[in-house]
Amino acid sequence: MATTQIRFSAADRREQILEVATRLFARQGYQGTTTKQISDHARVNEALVFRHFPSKEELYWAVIERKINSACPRERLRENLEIGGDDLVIFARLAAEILERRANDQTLSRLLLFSALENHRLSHRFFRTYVAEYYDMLADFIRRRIAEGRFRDVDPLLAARGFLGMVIYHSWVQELFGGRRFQDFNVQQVSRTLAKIWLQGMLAETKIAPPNRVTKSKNGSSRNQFQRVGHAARVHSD
Amino acid sequence: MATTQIRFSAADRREQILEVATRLFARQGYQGTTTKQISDHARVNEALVFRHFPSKEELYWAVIERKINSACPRERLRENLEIGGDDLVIFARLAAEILERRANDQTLSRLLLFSALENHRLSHRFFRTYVAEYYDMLADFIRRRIAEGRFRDVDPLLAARGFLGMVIYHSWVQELFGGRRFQDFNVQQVSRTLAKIWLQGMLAETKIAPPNRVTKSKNGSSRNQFQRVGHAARVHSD
DNA sequence: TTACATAGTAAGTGATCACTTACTAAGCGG
DNA sequence: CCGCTTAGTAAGTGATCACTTACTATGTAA
Repeated sequence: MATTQIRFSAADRREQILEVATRLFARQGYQGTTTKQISDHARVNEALVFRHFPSKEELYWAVIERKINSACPRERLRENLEIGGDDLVIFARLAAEILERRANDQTLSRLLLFSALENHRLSHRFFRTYVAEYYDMLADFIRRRIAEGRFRDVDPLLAARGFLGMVIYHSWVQELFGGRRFQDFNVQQVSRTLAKIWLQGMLAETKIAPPNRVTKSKNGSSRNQFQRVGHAARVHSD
Repeated sequence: MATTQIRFSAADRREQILEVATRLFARQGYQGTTTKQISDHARVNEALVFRHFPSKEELYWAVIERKINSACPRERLRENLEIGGDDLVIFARLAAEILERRANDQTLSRLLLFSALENHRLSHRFFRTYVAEYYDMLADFIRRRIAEGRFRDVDPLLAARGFLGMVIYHSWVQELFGGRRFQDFNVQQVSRTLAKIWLQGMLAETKIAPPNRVTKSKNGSSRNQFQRVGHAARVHSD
């Protein structure tokens, strides 16, 4: 009776619904989340959800749009690369940032994975704005190192994906399957170790290393194997 | 009606339903797949599905069980490690096998991902039998190499995850977001490149490099940024 | 206090969900 | 041919899905 009912402004309510929906979509996926669940968690009538968003799918899109805009990984990557320092420090810092961010907020990666799995069509834009440009940027950095002769001559995009694969896959395994089995992994230690492995693997073996030659005397057949893998690795533009 | 109606045996029908369900669950997830869809694709009445499987969830479990039993990655890994050869050959072959298997059959990885995302509880067993033991086996191999002094002294499980991360993440990006954009990545080249990066990153930098000789004796100066990491003196620290 | 725009709700809509009941029809040994 | 098991179906069940309609409650400007 005396419950002081608070009326949200439309903008506030919309934001609250978005927050709730983000949590639920990330946890259960699009198909696994009902609009009733969302309205219940937001403590409003289900109809109110449809006043703010014309359909469940539009709400889903708004959730994804909001996530994309809130965290801009490219800016962070750019800063990270521009701070500079030893390459090992750069890549370890990069890895640590990814691992920490994901440890603190699993919603983004879960949203991304769910959208990719559930609906190929919907996920493309998400991927493009969120992942592809990140790759391109890191690949550019690697390409410069290769041009300087400090990195071996491998496909920069593939190398970038290799590095991010180590890190992101690790965090995925942690959050998807991990539980307590792997919990004793320390972020700093993991990022340093992975960065070290990858970086040592990328370093040119000699100062004057001819790009396409690999000093590997044992087996002649493995010559020439590391030339660039298909130029083509352009990431976007359908 | 001259339609020669074929009556399946119970076992055959069960198997057919399992096949259809596997495809659909892998494509759309558990929540995204309806029992009506399954029965339609199997061209039977929906009730027949429930004659063979008591519930949708039981059917889902049977699908996963069947997938686990059909492909046993651990056996392949064991064979792969036992065939031997140069380490680079071993790891490149490992990577190639993973990439090829996934390119040919996305259902397993999609089932695994979906189950991990949709239902944490259900996925643990899937993960344990399918992924965890694979890790342990590869980690054991790496541990031996470390003991021999051929690999640097890093956490073997983390190193294993790093390698598989490169490879599996690559294939995930391919199949989840890639579409036709990345098709020009050649499996052989990708696997060799990634294996080479990882392996060079793992190799101990001692000059007494035994049987598997990837000697980089020419010039050590490009390694100065690594000084804290990989020297032979550090072999038994941790 | 009234007027009004709007935040919020109660109670639906038909469609579809997982699942069941009651039945028919095919095969097969005799 | 019969008798019996069993593959397969028609037609439901209540619950829940996304979404709507018609209404009430509330803050605010006059």
